[in-house]
Amino acid sequence: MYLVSKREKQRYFSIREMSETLDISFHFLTKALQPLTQKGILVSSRGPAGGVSFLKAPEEVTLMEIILILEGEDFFNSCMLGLDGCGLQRPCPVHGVWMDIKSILMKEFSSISLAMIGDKTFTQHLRLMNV
Amino acid sequence: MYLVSKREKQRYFSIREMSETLDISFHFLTKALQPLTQKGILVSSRGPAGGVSFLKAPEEVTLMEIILILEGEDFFNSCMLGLDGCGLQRPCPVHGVWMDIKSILMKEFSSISLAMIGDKTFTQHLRLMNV
DNA sequence: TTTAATTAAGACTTTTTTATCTTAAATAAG
DNA sequence: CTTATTTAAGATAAAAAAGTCTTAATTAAA
Ligand code: FES
Ligand code: FES
Repeated sequence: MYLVSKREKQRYFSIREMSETLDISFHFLTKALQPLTQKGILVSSRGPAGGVSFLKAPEEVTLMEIILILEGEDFFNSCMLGLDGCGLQRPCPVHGVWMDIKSILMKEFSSISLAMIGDKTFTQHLRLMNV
Repeated sequence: MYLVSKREKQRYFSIREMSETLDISFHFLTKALQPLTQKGILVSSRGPAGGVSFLKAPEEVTLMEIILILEGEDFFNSCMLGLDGCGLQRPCPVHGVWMDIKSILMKEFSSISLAMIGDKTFTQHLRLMNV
């Protein structure tokens, strides 16, 4: 959301500055952003005037993508009870329930872009931190 | 599900036996069942011929109840981003999304009883374990 | 070309969660 | 009443996750 608000293309935003603005540990934030960079959502640059910036336009990045990157690509493929393998071959008792809910969740998360949330965040002054 | 299958009322089922049937550590299973007993879903008896049994009929126990007991009573009241307090006073960027999804999840989980799942489990031979 | 600034990567530490073990309490049967 | 059996509760241990720190690599600017 912080980055979405900085709608300038073609420039990097310092993680240090972001961490101070959001009151998040610098090292923690750096680690948190790494998978997004690795998966091509962001692009980073080291050295002076370095930082991170969107590679994909936030209009094109869905919540679904972010969830899969942060929670693991098979977040929606695993058994709700934690059993090995989730599928019709050997369904567990809640498999049907989970499939129903899963499709709703995936549809919802896939329909929302970072830009959509970002816009709302800044027009409605939604909070990004506790204090 | 194991207990639901034992549709005899008025009798206790040994946790030891259950743990062997399901190939779950006895101590682990005992601990897992304790909150259900404490919250009045099950009733237990110590001593010879002791064990656990349903106190509430499985027809009257919803998945929602089980989730709240096992995951904590405010599982559906906390902020999706982990911020302190979730509510309209100080909503976070995904608050709206979360409220929408939450109501769907709660409705779904509240509409399903243990008996419903249990019946399906045993008519369709659904699995309760990995091997 | 050197230096300062900045992220990346991996090691390390701390915290939290999960699992196990030990002891206590309860109950039925002999 | 005593003993064997069984769950409860709490302590301990192990594993996993989260967070921090150190060092390396990259880059722009002087
Ligand atoms: S097998 Fe358990 S949710 Fe699919
Ligand atoms: S404030 Fe974050 S989900 Fe409600």
